[in-house]
Amino acid sequence: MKSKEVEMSTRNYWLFKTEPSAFSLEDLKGRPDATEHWDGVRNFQARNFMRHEMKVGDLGFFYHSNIAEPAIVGIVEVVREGYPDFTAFDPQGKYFDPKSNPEKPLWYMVDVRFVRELARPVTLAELKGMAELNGMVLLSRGRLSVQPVREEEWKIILGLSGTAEVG
DNA sequence: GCCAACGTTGGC
DNA sequence: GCCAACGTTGGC
Repeated sequence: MKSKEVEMSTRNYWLFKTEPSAFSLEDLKGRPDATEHWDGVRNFQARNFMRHEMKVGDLGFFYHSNIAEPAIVGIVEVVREGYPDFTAFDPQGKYFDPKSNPEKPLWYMVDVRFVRELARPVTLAELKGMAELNGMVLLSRGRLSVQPVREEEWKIILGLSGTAEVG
């Protein structure tokens, strides 16, 4: 049995990718409670992270993709653990998937809340330029839209951005 | 806008 | 179960 201290010190770090034209950090800030469900993920590996591995209190980088300067721009916190992505159930919705239904959901999501903007964005080009970061999933598995970040990577990037530690 | 990488689908 | 075709992602 793990001690309480060990459990409490355990926190995982993640990276959530989004095209700002579809959903940006500003959009997240504007949501009620600055919270939104991370719906529409239709990749099994990304789903599995959200379904089984993310815990309330985990932190994630908020990454803007598919723009001139892709970059990490903010920090979010997981505030609700994996639950069925109901956007898969709506035949009219763009995330509809007939293979998923409320009785047997195929896709899952978490809720994330805005924590803060980075003091300055850290661009993909910068990340690529740092030898200590060349193990990042972002660099080797560029298309994975929800992915783990190692604690060392988390700290290096926060340092780079001039942003204070969270929590 | 192009195209490489890669995940998914479907024929066999 | 293989693999070609296809669609999507995302950097450039």
